[in-house]
Amino acid sequence: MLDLRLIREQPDAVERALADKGGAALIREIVARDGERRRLLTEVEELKALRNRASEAIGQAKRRGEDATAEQARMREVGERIATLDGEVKAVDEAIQALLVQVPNVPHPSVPPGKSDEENVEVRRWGTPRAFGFAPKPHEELGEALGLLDLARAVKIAKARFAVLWGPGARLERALAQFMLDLHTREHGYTELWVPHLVNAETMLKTGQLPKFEEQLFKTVEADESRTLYLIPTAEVSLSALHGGEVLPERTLPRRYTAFTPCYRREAGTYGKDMKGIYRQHQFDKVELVKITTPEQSYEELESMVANAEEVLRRLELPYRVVERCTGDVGFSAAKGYDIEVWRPAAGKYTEISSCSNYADFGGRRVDVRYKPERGKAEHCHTLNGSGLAVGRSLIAVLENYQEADGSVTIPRALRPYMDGLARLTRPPTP
RNA sequence: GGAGAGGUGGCCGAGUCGGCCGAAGGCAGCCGCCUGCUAAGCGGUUACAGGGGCAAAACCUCUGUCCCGGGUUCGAAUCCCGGCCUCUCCGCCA
Repeated sequence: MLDLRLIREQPDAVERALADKGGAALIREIVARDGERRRLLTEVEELKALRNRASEAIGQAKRRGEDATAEQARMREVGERIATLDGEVKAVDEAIQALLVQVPNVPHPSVPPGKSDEENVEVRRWGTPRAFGFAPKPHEELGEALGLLDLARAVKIAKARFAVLWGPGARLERALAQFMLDLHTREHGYTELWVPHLVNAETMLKTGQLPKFEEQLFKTVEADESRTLYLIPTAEVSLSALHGGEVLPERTLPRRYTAFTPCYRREAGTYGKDMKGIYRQHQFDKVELVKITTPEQSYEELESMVANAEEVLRRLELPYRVVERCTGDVGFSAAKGYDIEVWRPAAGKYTEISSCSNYADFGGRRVDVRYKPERGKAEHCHTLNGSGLAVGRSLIAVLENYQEADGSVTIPRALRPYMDGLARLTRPPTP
């Protein structure tokens, strides 16, 4: 969430910045509520000061053996007034909080203006889409023909939007994940973490998943509802909540974390969309990247994070492009963000395979992660996250870009060490 | 699942017939002095958040915070109720 002080001191600037993103309408009300809160605080705190002084005096009088019943009665009334005002302060606090969590992050000045994803800006392209001497097939056809992908049985044991991978298909999924983790930990300076896949409601609140995206989350059913656990929709949830409430020494920043986890999403409201293949699934694997930085570091760390994700595609020799999101399309929590889109020959277009964002202090404030400079007061960290990459979508890209005329698929060179040297996936012999 | 113990400042740890406790003492850190050498001594100092004063910083002042929430009271770290968490033992278990 945004800093209440920023809204209080520069409401007009915040409103302007949110023009494309939405949420500007909330600013005026927050300012009004904030004024109300401070009036109440002044009043109640003066009464508390009065009560504290009087109680002190009553104590002394009693020790001297004097009667203080009159003063006690007077303070009882003051106490009642305080209780009333405390209740009002609490109510206003909650109202402000409820408004504040609805306000999106302010885009960085460098973000290109625009209303929707149509105005996103292509930043660069890498690689040249291969010229096929035949009509390239979509991954689901290739996968099923090669006996790697079994959607029918996944539907039988679960439901639509689930998949079963067989033999070399399952191995390829694991190879991709391990290749990515090795790259990020060995060459890009990330520390690998293994984290809970089920987290509590507080974690979901602090990472902005609740209440807004409740309908997108799978959750457990508990006799005591307050103990409900939620399946993570991304490892970002676990990784970014990790240091909640902590103050990190500045010299330990930036922190660079990566984790491989499954991700679970209900995909409510996407009926009929991307139903073919495994592009949009209820369960998919992802190697996530998260950084915690100082405010000075965060924008260059965003650039390097994007480069880290790109490097996966370069080593896999998959053509891609990088797109910067415009002010109207940059995520709710993000100050700036890029999407990486990989080439899909069958579809003849680039589709999203990674998204990297700088949440700036917005995320650090929400989960309450701060850092302590050598000199000076603790401040909220900047947090960043990105996919490095979505594994299932990487599998799609490999199958589609590396397919041959006979329906076989070449294994990218970078993955062969993870596939026991296997160079090619071929049609299994007919039984 | 059963039984018991406990949650106090960066750490350890006092504090339970309610007030003089934001909290003794120790450790650690910082500043200074002294001394002199593989370290000690002396003095001072060191929490966080919010409000007000101030253009702002410094600073001053007020409020809150001794796991969380509620209650009793003029007043609660201290009493009462509820919750959360941690630890130990038993049972079960990959």
